[in-house]
Amino acid sequence: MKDSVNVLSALESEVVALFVRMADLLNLPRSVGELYGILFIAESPMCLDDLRIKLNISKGSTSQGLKILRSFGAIRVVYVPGDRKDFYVAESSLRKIASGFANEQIQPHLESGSDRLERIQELLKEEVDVSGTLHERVERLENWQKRANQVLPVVLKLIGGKG
Amino acid sequence: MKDSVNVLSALESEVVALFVRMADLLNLPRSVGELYGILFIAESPMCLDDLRIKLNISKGSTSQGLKILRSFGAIRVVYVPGDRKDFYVAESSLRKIASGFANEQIQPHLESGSDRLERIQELLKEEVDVSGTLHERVERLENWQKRANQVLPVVLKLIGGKG
DNA sequence: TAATCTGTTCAATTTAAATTGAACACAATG
DNA sequence: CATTGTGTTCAATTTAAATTGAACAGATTA
Repeated sequence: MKDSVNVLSALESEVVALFVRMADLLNLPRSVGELYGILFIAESPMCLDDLRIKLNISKGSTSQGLKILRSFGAIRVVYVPGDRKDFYVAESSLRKIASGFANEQIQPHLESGSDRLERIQELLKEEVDVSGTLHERVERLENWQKRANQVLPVVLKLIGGKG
Repeated sequence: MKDSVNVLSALESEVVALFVRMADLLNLPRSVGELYGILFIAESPMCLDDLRIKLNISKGSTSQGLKILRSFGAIRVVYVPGDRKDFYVAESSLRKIASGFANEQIQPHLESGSDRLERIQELLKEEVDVSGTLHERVERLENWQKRANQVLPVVLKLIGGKG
């Protein structure tokens, strides 16, 4: 197949648009949404070049985007006999995707938040705080953090019902 | 008070940094995180100019940022006798902030997602789909959407425990 | 009425992030 | 060995988003 123009079908366009919007919501590059959208609706595994041509994006973006999708398990590499290219399919288990995303993209933020909160608690000791306002605020922060940490596991449990 | 430089204390800096990071996670402009951070740790209500000077940002950004924070109830306007400026305090109820955020910033995305899914279902009818792959994929999409819609209420319930 | 105060708007600018494409590394093939 | 195929990396570029600041609108005061 040549690098010829390959217009997306109406259905493909809509699916891609759906995942592009989702990527935006999740703070991921648009190209990541495009790639996942195509793989999601694809009838068969696709390789880097298939995707690059289909979406009319650069090799660099395609490679980077696939790397991101692999990093949280949204796609899987499948072996295609007689071809040494890597072929990809969309992971179909929402549970796996969600937990991968949570572990790779959310957890680090929560952890660095914890670190920072500890530093805040240290700094609070050095403050004069006659009214107690600052203590109250930092306690509120601790409370919020505790709740935030409870959310993720529940979301995963909820999302990961069966498939 | 003049527009003189007003360096943040170490505590303030850390709190601001915490909320800047959170703003980033939530796809909000950095300035929104800064504004909320300062109001969160502030001993007393502050007006637009107080915040602008403290953070050393422009009037436009300050105005826009406060508008965004008001839009989902993360801050409240308080009346200060003898002053016709608007003064702000950080809302202290996580429940209120979270539900405001969910309603204003998340819900619209979920709704437009629903719309798009309907359109996808329509388009599917026009496709030839002997293998049934496309049907399977669109059904998966419906299933995912159903689950996504279940998540938000539970998160709000979980987060909104008491305060 | 004019002068001042407060906050908003928006075109121009700056900044940060995504994308490109050429150079590269490595493996497989002839 | 050289050549071809495949994918990655990264400096330069493009794009999108946030920020700035001047102009503006409305409200208040003199």
